[in-house]
Amino acid sequence: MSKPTVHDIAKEAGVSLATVDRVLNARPGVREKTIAKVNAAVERLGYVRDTYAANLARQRQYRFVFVLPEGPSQFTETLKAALKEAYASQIADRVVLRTVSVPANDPHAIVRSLRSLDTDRLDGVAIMAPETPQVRDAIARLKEAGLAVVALATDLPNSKRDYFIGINNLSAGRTAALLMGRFAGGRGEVLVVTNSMRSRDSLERRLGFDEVMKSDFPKMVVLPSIETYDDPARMESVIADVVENRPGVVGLYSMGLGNAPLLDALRDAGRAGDLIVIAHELTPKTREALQQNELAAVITQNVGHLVRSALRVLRAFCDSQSIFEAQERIRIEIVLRENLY
Amino acid sequence: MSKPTVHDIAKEAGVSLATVDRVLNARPGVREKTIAKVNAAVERLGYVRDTYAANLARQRQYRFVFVLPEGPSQFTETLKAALKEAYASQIADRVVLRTVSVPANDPHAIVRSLRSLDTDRLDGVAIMAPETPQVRDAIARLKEAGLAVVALATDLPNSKRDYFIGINNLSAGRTAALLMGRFAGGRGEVLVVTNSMRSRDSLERRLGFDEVMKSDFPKMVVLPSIETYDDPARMESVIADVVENRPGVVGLYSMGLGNAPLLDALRDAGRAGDLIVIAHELTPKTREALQQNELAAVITQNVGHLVRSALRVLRAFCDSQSIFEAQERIRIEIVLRENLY
DNA sequence: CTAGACATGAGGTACGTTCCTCATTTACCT
DNA sequence: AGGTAAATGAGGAACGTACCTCATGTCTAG
Repeated sequence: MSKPTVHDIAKEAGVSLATVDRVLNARPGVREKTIAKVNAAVERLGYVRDTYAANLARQRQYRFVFVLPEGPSQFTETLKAALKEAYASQIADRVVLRTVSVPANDPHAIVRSLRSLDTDRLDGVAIMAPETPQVRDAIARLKEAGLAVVALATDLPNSKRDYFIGINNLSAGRTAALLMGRFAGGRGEVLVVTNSMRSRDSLERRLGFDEVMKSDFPKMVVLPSIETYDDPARMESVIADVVENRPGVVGLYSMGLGNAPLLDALRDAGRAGDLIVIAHELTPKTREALQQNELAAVITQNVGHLVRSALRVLRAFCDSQSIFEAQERIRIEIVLRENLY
Repeated sequence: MSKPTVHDIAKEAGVSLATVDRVLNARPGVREKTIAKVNAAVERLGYVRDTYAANLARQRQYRFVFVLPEGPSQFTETLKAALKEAYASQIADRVVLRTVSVPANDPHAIVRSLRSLDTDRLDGVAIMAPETPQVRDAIARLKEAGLAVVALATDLPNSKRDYFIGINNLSAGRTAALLMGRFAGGRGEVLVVTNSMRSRDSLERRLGFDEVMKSDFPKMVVLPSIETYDDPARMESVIADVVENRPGVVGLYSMGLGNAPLLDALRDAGRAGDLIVIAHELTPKTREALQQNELAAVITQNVGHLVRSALRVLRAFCDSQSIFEAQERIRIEIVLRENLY
């Protein structure tokens, strides 16, 4: 009653083990008719290849590199932790992992890093970096060398990357708007802050945010995006301005990084818990702010999923297997005080 | 540079393969000193046992049964689909699965089913059933037979089950209340419907809902739970009553099954999209209702996770390994029109 | 000093699959 | 019919681990 093996298939199809092997691994030199016989037997017995035994025999190794932005961003930290965790578990079966840190905002350094990868000793690369022409070229080079390449968390849509692992930022922005509109009762002004509108992520989130605001909450006013350039002082002054000169502002949408200074500034201004604040990425900081009612909602993606999905997808591309889209779709998670896990 | 094997350990420790094997598998007949030598070598080389090769050699099989409520509930259907999918993928490595359907509301039938399981040919059971003394006894019997037992989706806290895989329904109710309160702007009456308050899930959700309503939205009025006993006609009359006699009702919280008749009734009464309706479980029906703005939010759990987690946990208990709690915690997901995946 | 218990070594087979070689059969072309 | 290429069969080694047997080495108690 146990699982059928290749031997069972051979018997069932009335052919030899060698032929079954040839068919299963799409090796040449088998007649159509024989292929059909074997496939019929596979079908009849419900044979499923034991991938682990197969990889064992094949001595398969997947050598992957994760190229991540350096610097002590909380998102990157959790990502690295998730990577370490996945590596320790059976998910990273036969995977040899390495991470490379690159300065987030230096395209040349990123490209230098990508170029320095030894493509002969590598099977796949996961990249989290802003898209520039140079990065696109570097990715094209990796693809030419036959590597699997996925974009991680932030997409590189115009590059030759095989796949994007991350959330749809347009939808994320739309989700934020829907929450904001409903929480605010469809009235009032909303301030949008980000560290930089030059990032594709921020642009897309803003676009989605505006779409839903316009269609679902036409009475609300969305103010122009304010960029803080990772500068706490600037954040402080933005908040101060809102508190003093903008009594109509009911909500605040933080599209990018820099939630810590935002929350600090709000607390200093005595407006924490007063404005409806929606931010991205669940971190220790935002988690605490949710608990304190200083954040109304956090929109996030599960970093563990992100990493596991990247590993699965890279593997699938290495084996030129198809991927199960539904499983790899990273969900846009809404976190409130009560479902903080 | 590749991963060290048992052979490497043997060489490094200066002992034979047999001794390494004895140490790694905690077999008797090895001196403390030798054990220490081997462990030191393991440490030094960073050896990690290849569990797949090990399971292959060991001919390990995990024979699990999923006991699920019968009947064409959409939740059960998606659960079965997820099971089938997990079975086809590598997640169910060396797992032999069977599902058993039992009448959801017949404790005797459930117990009969559990008693008829051949405990000699079984390693673990996942059960989704309401808790009764008889069910508790049946579970105790399974545990005595040495099986791993997990409660699935609905907990059996007073039984001897090893683990519960599912969401915390108190938190789910609290989350619903927070959403409801914020969407409604903290004012108005809320109707709570469920098919039956006899289920623990409904009770807990209601409890959580009331807690947050009282603490965070004291001006809102939560009406007594209405039970519809899976009766569409009764649902119809409840909705009709609200529409005609309860102008103060702004929101509706559907705690249990039966979303389809609820939505139909609302549509018939011309109130779809008018009331703030929050329901549980993402199904094709609720998905469509979200898109149509007939549902404000759906609180759900990812059934794929549920199944995969159950498999992992059952396996861990069979091998008396520890489980990684964080990975097994099933998240309370909030789904709006815009993050419908 | 030696019997007996205990500790260790050596070597084999197996798991399901891949991949290799070499021999044999089959089909097709002239 | 013969020649040739293509298709198939038979068998074995290997991957990393488990588990078995049998032989040998070492220690300790009497």
